[in-house]
Amino acid sequence: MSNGPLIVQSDRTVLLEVAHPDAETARHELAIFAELERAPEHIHTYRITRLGLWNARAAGHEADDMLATLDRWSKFPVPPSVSIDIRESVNRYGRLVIERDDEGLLVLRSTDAAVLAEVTKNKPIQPLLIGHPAPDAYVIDAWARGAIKQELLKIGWPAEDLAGYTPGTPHPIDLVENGWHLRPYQHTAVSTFTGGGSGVVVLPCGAGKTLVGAGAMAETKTTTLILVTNTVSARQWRDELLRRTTLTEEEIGEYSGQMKEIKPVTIATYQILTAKRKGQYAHLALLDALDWGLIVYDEVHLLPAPVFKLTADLQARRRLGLTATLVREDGREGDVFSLIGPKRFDAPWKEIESQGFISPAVCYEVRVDLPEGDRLEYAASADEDRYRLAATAPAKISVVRDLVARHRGERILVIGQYLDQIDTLAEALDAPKITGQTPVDEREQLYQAFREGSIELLVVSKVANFSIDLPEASVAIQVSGSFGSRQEEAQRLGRLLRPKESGHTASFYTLIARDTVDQDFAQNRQRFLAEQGYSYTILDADQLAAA
DNA sequence: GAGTATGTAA
DNA sequence: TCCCCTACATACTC
Repeated sequence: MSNGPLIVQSDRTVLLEVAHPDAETARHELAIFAELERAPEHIHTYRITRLGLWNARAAGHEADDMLATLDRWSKFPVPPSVSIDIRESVNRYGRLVIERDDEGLLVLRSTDAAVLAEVTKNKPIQPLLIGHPAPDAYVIDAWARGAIKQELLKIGWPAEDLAGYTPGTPHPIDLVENGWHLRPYQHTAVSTFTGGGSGVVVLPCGAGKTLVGAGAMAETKTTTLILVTNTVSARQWRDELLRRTTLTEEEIGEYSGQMKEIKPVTIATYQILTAKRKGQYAHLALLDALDWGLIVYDEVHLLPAPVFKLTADLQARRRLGLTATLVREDGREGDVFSLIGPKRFDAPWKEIESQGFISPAVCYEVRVDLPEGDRLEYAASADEDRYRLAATAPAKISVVRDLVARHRGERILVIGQYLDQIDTLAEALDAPKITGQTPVDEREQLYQAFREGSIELLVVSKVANFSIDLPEASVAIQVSGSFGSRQEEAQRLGRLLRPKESGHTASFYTLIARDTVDQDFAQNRQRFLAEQGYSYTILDADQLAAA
């Protein structure tokens, strides 16, 4: 404790001085248990939340480690109230345990009689308990394993679930490591997951989440249901599994709108699980179609709310969540924690980057002025028109032109959200464009040409968010985004983070109209990136033109 | 059936 | 606040 980069405040927020020489090291240690809340230029704000502490605890970090981090990097003494609070919160995890008794019944057990008395008195929890065979144990209704974990988390006493899992139907699966191997961090992720049985692995885009899934499958060797966000991702999983494991085409099925195959390894979309007919979930049978021993949730931060409900009933099956971020826009992180499982592994992006597995990226925010006439119109506009006016500021076109010129020779993506803006840009830059209206085969052709390099500049709409990988892109220019969704930001940056042969540093530009809602939304977006250790540099459009 | 067009949900 | 995109279901054509 002396002149460190952190200030720990008694309201459980932690300020990080970005320019401090130890800032990056401190940030990595802090990010284990604190969440980034605001990331303006000089001082970043982290918040220590219970959920963050419990996730850290479940990943094997002790309260002493966390307190040591704060003490080591703090400029002033850590307020005693915060230290005490952290210790108490961390120690709340694991005080309650869900396990099987000798007869195979599901029981809630605690050596702490007071805690047990408190939680079992709770209104929503009481009806889930159907017996009290011993002073330290209550029998839980067999179907309520998920529900009780949700309720316990809500009242601040998360239970550690040690009740085990159904083995599922065994199925031989092995990795085929010919000429490649799981990377060390992937190995660690797989083994911590299989040790814990259920939980979430957090890895940045491009760090090989699919291989962690494949590794987990090769460890558990059982029939597996893989849930993904869209059909493109389903195909990618399928191809990757065929390439990296002993699984053959006959053993991998796709269960989607187009195909309804059920095989020992089945890949399904979230959408099909949530599809309803006559008010009933139409494809629930999929969840019991085979005796799944493992369920993989790809992009668990995008899990639709109804799937949580279904997952509450699947607590006896092993669950692996994969994601680049645990942050959800809807605040259901707690459901991920109690229903999928706690975080088992988390690799900071910067660390993987420094090991050379994904290429480094630099982020810039470029501020442009609205023209005088538009400023008046902006001021007079209703809120709903303002965003569009700011996002489509004409000055952005010349900035894009400058940036494109500056990165000549690299593969460049220009990303926008409004179709007419995309039309204008494509025309101004004389570049091909891809929108939702572009027919699928034309899209494929353009993507292919971009990958091969015969096209170096592509203007795209939101299609690019969820569709195919464009690993060759090393520059992205975001002209307009939507309402500051961090997910979207992550997706877009993820496009640039694949390891590249060229060794180019990837650049990510966000164009912002000064003094508008545009700027407010942008701040929200930055947050996510700063959390992963990226710095945002703010540039002025005029400076840029001069440089 | 396979392929296409249209509507709906999130 | 709306815009954009995707996936699914259904109805229709050949």
